[in-house]
Amino acid sequence: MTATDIDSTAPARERQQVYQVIHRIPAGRLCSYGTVAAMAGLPGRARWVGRLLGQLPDDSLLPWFRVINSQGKISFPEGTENYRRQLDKLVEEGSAEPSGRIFWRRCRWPD
DNA sequence: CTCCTGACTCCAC
DNA sequence: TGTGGAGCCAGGA
Repeated sequence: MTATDIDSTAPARERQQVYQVIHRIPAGRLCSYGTVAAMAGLPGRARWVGRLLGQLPDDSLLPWFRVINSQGKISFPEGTENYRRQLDKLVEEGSAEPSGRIFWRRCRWPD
């Protein structure tokens, strides 16, 4: 293992930590980017988590849609494809209404 | 409730 | 090597 290898393996480990946390979010519950980052042992790196989720494959089994911003809103511009996909999922689980209203306070995780 | 600001990190040019 | 934008956050008006 050379010094340059460390640079590529360390972030990979941090990614797994983040995936692990998101995988732990129960159905019908919600979590913020900042909280996910903190629980993964990466405080202050909420934006990095957001960037990470943006790179997830379309067929990922990870419940990425249960992650929203700290204001209880979907971070995509309203009307975009991603916004729709995420909202539909949340509606399916009963944590949001088709109108776009999200039950952030009620579904927040962990309590 | 909404809009604005300052602070912080990561990545693509 | 420097700079600016991004799926953020907290606080205040």
